[in-house]
Amino acid sequence: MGLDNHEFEQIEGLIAARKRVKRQQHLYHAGDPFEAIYAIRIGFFKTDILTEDGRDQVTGFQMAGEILGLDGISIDRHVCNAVALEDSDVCMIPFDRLEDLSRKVEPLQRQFNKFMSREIVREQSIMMLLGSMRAEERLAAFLLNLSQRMQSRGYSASEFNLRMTREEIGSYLGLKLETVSRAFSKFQDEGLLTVHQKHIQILDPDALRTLVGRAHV
Amino acid sequence: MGLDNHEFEQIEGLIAARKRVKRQQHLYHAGDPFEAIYAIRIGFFKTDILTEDGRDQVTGFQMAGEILGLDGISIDRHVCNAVALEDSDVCMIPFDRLEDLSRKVEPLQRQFNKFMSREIVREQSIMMLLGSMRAEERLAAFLLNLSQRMQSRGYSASEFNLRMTREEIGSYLGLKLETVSRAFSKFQDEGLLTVHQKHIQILDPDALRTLVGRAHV
DNA sequence: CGAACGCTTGACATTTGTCAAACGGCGTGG
DNA sequence: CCACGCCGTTTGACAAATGTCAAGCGTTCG
Repeated sequence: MGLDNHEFEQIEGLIAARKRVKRQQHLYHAGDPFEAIYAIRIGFFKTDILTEDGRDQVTGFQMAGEILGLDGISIDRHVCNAVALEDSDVCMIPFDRLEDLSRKVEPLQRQFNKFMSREIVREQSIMMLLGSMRAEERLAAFLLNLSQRMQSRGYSASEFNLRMTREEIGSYLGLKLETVSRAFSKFQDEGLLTVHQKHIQILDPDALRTLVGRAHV
Repeated sequence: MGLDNHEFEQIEGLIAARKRVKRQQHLYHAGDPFEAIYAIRIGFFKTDILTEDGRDQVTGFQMAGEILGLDGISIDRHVCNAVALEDSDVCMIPFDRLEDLSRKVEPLQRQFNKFMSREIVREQSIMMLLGSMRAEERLAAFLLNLSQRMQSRGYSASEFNLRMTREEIGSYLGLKLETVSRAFSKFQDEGLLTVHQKHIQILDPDALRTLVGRAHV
């Protein structure tokens, strides 16, 4: 990334603080003062928002290598809750120090801006999913996305364990848990995948891709 | 904002380039190389994404004082189309110069980071809307949001003209234009507002707020 | 002045949600 | 170690919400 040794050491220092979060524990709560963003070293998280009127929605799932907390910058408070779905391990990156350092180290600044923008784009694709796909298309898109992220981290793209419940998947996809369950069963009946509880094996990824891509034709 | 004169002049210089965009013209297209972000001086825009398979979705509406183009940073190309819904006037802000300057001027860096984060939060609230609200609740939320933004720009909060069609509203809200139209008619029947084509007069904002807040109780 | 476009409304189809029942795996405590 | 109970899941029957298709109307703009 075009860093000299000194710059590299500074960034190393930045990410030194580590933190363990056990399954079902919160990394932060909505409303907490925003002080740091977090890079996931090991584990799996969900972020969700719970409104006063009882509306509750999962806004994302994050796995090792991904960043948590970028939404907090806007108002100096965390906007959502971050909950570990399995025992996890994160690097805490104090935000004021990150801002300072990114004024000095241009590649860091660029990288950070790209991270923020990527988050905006990611959310746009979810808006697309929620706004224009039907239940099975949503689930297919969700599975393909998960599969691709697993693969890019060196895991199998075709076989993995879900860390979240049907209800959490449904909340994320704007569906009820029964609808998610039915879609899984339908995919299995059609031979696109096998499901045993949380264990998923994708048998026909192309069929899933067709579902997502060819919708509404 | 704690700027000295020299800093202020530099920022002035940054936003000197102006550009007019006529109604229905594109400010940029998806796929265009990303070079600048845009601050809207006068006018009204929509952003949308059109996928190969014909899926089409409005991802946002932007009015004077708001920023366009933050999604392009991620991959150095614009991800969506930006189209003027009325004759408009924007400030072009070359992004590499903005990055340079924000390394020197801390308040600018902070402000820019907040803008990015605010965009992330804005999109989260749309995910919330698309994922957990019903048609009338979505339209109510949309109108209240528009109303509030009009007001914060010095216009009437209760009476304004929509710049977009029912179809564009529907696309944004994940609904068909007929559903949007029916929801407008229902609101009018119930005395919450009056509609004449694009002209909206909100009569009972509290009732709209109740719709949004109390849903699913 | 007319044609195109956007909007409204109706009748009906489809999708998804709701409610209910039952199953199965997993963990806990006897 | 086994039994029980809980939680998450699956499935069915039915209800509600939204989409689809079609017709007709009003505006607006060329």
